[in-house]
Amino acid sequence: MPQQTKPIGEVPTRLAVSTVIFALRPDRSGRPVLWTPLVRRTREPQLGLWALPGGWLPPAEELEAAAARTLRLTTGLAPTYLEQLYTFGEVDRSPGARVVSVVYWALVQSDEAARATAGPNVRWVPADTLPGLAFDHNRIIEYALWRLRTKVEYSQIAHAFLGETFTLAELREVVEAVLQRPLDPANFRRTMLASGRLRETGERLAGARNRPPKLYRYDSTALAATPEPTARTESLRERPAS
Amino acid sequence: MPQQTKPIGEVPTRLAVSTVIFALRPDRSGRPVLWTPLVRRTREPQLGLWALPGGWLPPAEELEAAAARTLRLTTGLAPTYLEQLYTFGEVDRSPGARVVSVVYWALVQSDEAARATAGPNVRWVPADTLPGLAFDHNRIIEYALWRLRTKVEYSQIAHAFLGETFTLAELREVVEAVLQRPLDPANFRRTMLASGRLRETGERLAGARNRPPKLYRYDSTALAATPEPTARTESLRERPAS
DNA sequence: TCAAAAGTGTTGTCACTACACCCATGG
DNA sequence: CCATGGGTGTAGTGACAACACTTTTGA
Repeated sequence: MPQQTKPIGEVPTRLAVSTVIFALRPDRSGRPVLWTPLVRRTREPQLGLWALPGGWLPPAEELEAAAARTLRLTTGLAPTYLEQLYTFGEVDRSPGARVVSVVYWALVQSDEAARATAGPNVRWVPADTLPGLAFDHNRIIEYALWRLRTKVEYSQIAHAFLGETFTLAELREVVEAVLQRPLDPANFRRTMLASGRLRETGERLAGARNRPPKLYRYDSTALAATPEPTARTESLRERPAS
Repeated sequence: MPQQTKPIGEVPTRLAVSTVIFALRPDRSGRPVLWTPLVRRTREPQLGLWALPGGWLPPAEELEAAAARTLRLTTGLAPTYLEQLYTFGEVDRSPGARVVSVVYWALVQSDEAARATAGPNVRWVPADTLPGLAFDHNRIIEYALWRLRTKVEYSQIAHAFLGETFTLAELREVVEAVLQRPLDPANFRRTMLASGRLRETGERLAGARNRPPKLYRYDSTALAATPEPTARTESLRERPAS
């Protein structure tokens, strides 16, 4: 907020919004792993390198809306989870200009991600084996990955990778893919149910040659211990992807 | 990062850095409570209202350095803890212009805060009973308070309010003041020592009419479980305040 | 009837709480 | 010698890990 006023220089600091997007996709062995979409830079600096989707902040657009828009432009998807990650502003992070980037991170549904747009300038890569990216974007994605993994441990965000309803095995498979470690099905079940945020739909998922598991739905209205003040409680799901 | 390029409008978005500063000061009953310094706005908009210390981001200054500088300008102090809080950028948060504020939060030593500069345009207020502030600064301080309180529960930051060495009773008094709830001295002692981040100095604090307690020093080099990737491990203490 | 996964029971460990109790010092 | 905090011992509780076990389905 304006406390001391300085004239804006000829080369002002510019403000960008970027988004780290995560989805689960099966690797060659069929097990789901984290993937993230990148865009190819079509102008200097760093022309031709792969980078995070993003762009300059339009003066009349909210930060989160800008993040959701670039996400939609690059993937054709609407996020099921979207949260501010961090603001990166090192003086020398972009050659030639001072760029401050407000970075968001997002989760999108895995089945939607499968039919996401891809083209010569959009490429999905495994989040754990990144190529060399433009600017400081490797570091940013690594930080977002760390945040996703720590948050999955204490929070209920794994459901954002799934559809409206899901079985506990599906949910566990998601968490295992994010944490890269197997979990005890019995204990996972109890921990999830004890959280009070899952509601039975009354349905079961038949068809497999085993006992049909119950289908659950995530209940965002259930009492949270202490939600973060910056978190929205409304679902992002209902937004039209238009 | 430049992905799509838009011409900078006549009224560009401006980037500010603000800092929420916390120190412990005794209230009238002598018990320490959280205080935060505010500055009076000397120009429109919101002229005359109290606001967070901050200012426009100089093009050649790091975000964190800008936060430390405004902190030094308003309090004359160097922070013992400084961390990015959040970036607030709602389109309508500042009347007349689009202002995006990267907000930091800081802790300063309580005894230094006692002799901090204050004047007609700088005022310290109890952090829990704020007056009506300019812009969205009430909300920002409340979020910083929430972050301080949650972080004190799982992290070792309380020592940042104290000097180089301290007793466990002093440290506990700090945590009690932040959390606004008494703690069991025996359990607090064990939890702190089990963290592995306190080192005995070998000294004791004599003079009181009780058994002299040991003095401890915070050890930032001790193995942390998993430090946040954005956190610096070096101490902020050593920096000259000049 | 069998493979496979759903779902339940049981035990051990560990962190944390509550609180009784002993220790060392200055007055 | 006693008030005052420093510091230790110990039992209870609740969350979680490990793993044996029963249940229910499709083939």
